[in-house]
Amino acid sequence: MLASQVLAPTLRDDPANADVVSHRLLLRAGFIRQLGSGLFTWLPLGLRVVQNVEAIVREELNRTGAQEVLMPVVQPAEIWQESGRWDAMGPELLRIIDRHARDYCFSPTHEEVVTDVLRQTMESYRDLPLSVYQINTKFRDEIRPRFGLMRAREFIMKDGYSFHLDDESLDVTYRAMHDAYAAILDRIGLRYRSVQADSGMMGGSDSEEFHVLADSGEDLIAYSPNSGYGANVERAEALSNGERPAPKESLTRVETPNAKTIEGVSKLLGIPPTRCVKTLMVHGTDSLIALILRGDHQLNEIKAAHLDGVIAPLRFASDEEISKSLNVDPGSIGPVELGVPYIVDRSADVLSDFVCGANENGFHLTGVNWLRDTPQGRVEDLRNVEPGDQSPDGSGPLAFARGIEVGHIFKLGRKYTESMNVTVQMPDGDDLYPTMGCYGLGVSRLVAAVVEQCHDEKGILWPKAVAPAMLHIVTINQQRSTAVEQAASNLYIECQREGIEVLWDDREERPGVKFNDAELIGIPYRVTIGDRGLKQGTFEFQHERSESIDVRPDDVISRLVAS
RNA sequence: CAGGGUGUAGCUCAGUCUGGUCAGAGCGCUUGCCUUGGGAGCAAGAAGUCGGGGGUUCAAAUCCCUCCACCCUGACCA
Repeated sequence: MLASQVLAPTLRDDPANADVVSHRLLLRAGFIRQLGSGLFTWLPLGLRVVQNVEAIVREELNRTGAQEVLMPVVQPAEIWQESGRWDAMGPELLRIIDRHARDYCFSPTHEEVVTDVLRQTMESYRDLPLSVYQINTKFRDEIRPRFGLMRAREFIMKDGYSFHLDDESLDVTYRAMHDAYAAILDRIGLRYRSVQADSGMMGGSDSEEFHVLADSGEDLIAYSPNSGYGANVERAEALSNGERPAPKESLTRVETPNAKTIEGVSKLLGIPPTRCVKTLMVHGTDSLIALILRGDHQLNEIKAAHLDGVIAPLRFASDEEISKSLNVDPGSIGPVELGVPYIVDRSADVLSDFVCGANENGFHLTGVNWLRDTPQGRVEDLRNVEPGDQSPDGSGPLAFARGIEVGHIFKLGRKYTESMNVTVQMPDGDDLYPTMGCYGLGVSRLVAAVVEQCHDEKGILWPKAVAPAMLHIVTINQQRSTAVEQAASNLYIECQREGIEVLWDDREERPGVKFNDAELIGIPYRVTIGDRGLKQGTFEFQHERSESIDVRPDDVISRLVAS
């Protein structure tokens, strides 16, 4: 590539409206341009990175025995109605109407289509297991696209689907996908963790997410440094903190005027929040339900929404609803003689002599004890894990990190094969609904994640595996020195012969401009060719941001090949 | 969708409160000269329906109404 010809418009200033590192640097370095909210054009350098990532993904996926296919992105409503997701997906599904007034959507994911293909082609148990994947554009009408490529509406995704006769077979492919994802991220050279996850709208049982570690990540993950345990905090199991001590205090009603928060109550009574209990009111299937947590703990809304009797997604009761059904205002609620069912978090359950609302405005109770003063209630895991918590696998305290979710693998079960009536005939003549797995990997998000993890204050530092080129040739005064021009041209041709991708900055720019752009763009190796070095018969050779060394022109290729 | 912010030249922004030499700057771009190892200098130049529409006024980038777009905080997810 010649810099004078390639469309790589670098920007001197940081673009407005791009706070996130990857968004800012990809824009500045001329890799992408933005069309609208969550809509991006990949310019030549950016597209190369995308294609490099795709090549690695293909290799590792093919290695698992998965077969590449390509499915339509515009899909008729019928198959979505069949699976039930035409309604279930809600406004995230971008719906379109064709000239005959027929309903279509721009696909956010391809379970329906792949299932439809399978039912047309699959007849016998002999056809299974089958694993297919594609790399394709997805569209999700996100409530709020943000962070540039990290949460775009239109994005590139590798999505794979597998079909099996039984759970053991699904297990084999699921593990293979897990290993393939790990291999992909290893090859790119990223720091990442795979963690247990909530399966969200996909349904199904097991699911694991792959997170690229970065402070800008949207997700918080908890992991044990001493074992393989890791989980999204949405999902990480919170243990109770120890055993419940025996009651010592007697139940006392105290006046707490104007103390409506845990902080206010604990300050007023001189009791730490860890000895208080908070009572949150949510909608249940039959009535309001109280969720009871230790004062300093955070409710995990996803865990709560999964509980029987609780409406999903979680809906908090309004102040009016609370006052109406409990005859007490929020801020003075507690489990003692509450009048509606309550669910107690494990860590609240092991408290004794605690403080809670008295269900009377302006009053709290101290010295409250389960069983003695109020029924123990149903005990569940309701809270977020936090620093200091023990890993649920008993391997010691949890550590926390922020992550960018780039991949998610699911065991789906028979949800789609049953709803869309896909069967194969078994040896005994009976029909069987295959079980299914699905495996997503966000290719364009992965590119952003690479930048989030691989950059410094000057620009991007592409890992070799995905860099838009291996070598950046920077010529000094090329337009006035035929020696420089000739030396660069020779190296450029030699690289092409060796199959080394190279970007030659042949523009008529001053050296400072070229150096700054080179650092922004972040190609791993840089060779600077100027008359100064040429007098000694050397080029300057530089890896990433390291000090440059003088090398003989003949050595450049061998160094690159060796790297 | 709720809350907050922004919209003026290709890019980054000033000007808006207090209406009237306010159509501006820097960078970039074009031409010429000069310079050539870390975003040079000089000179000349091109470039904007001031997000759109409506209104108030003798007069609107500036005040009012309305719509739109983009960004940030929350629910969603690869």
